[in-house]
Amino acid sequence: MAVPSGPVTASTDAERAMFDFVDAYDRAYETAALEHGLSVAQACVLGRLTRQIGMRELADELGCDASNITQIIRRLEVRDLVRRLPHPDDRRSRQIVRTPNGTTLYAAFEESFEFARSATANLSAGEQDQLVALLRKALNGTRKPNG
Amino acid sequence: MAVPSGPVTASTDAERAMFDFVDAYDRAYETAALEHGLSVAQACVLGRLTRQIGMRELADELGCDASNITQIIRRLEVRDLVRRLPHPDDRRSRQIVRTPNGTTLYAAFEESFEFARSATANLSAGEQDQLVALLRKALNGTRKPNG
DNA sequence: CTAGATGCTTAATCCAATCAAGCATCTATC
DNA sequence: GATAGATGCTTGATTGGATTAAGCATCTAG
Repeated sequence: MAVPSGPVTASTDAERAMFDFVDAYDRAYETAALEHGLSVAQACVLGRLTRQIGMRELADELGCDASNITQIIRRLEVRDLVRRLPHPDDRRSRQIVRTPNGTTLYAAFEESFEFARSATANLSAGEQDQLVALLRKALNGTRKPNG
Repeated sequence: MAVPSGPVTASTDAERAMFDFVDAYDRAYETAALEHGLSVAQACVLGRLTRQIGMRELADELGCDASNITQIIRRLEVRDLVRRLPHPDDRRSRQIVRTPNGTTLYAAFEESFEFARSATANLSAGEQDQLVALLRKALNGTRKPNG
């Protein structure tokens, strides 16, 4: 299990609650991924493939190097979860798509990752709206490392 | 940069807001760690060392294998950020402590990791209380992978 | 036609995580 | 006491993620 990313000594209740929530979210995600033989990175990449997309584009969206994507996609391809199609117009480029296997597996993963669903279900409609507003307001003005 | 752990296609506003928040939090943490030459795991471990603590205890708290801690601590020790003291009563055991260097560096890291502080500062006292209550309520009943 | 940009891959390196073994030490029991 | 098993930690091996530098093929602007 990955190590939790957050301070242990939060100075306020709010910081503590944020950390606890983030930690629970991350752990739930990792657990769900492992249940389906996926790493966190693999699950995340698989989840992005709702449409054909190039390697470069994928790397930009995920904020990491293209060579990183290369190896993640290779591992997914070996398991027949994705396929790399030639780009119709640009022979340098590949279009990545999920295979039916990949789509099925990802659906199963999402079913396992019930964290956000459960968390949402614990709140009334009004509370959900409140939470959304508060989270967005809290985010406002925080530094965004990569766009 | 690590890949974001979360679904891209969130089915509700609330899920989307949760993911955005978690993603921003994780990225801010990683960025702050990198600014001080620390990995996420290293920053996290360093943050736990507010008291003397054994390797076993550390591994349990972080929910990972003891051998994982061994190597993380070794890298921190090489940089004189932590020290491994013999346990007074049990010669198998080590007590890990931060060196003054480690304490200084971690303080600087925490200063850089302003995400939770800024996010909190964006909210009034009343809103903070609301957020804490909502986050805790949302967490209630979600599966807890490791206690 | 060519210089440079672009899309991707490969190889090398570092770190994190996990597993299986192993050593030293401790503890409970005989 | 002796010893069997538990405990604390380390080591080595393996897997995977992330980054960097280098390289190839292709595209595009001039």
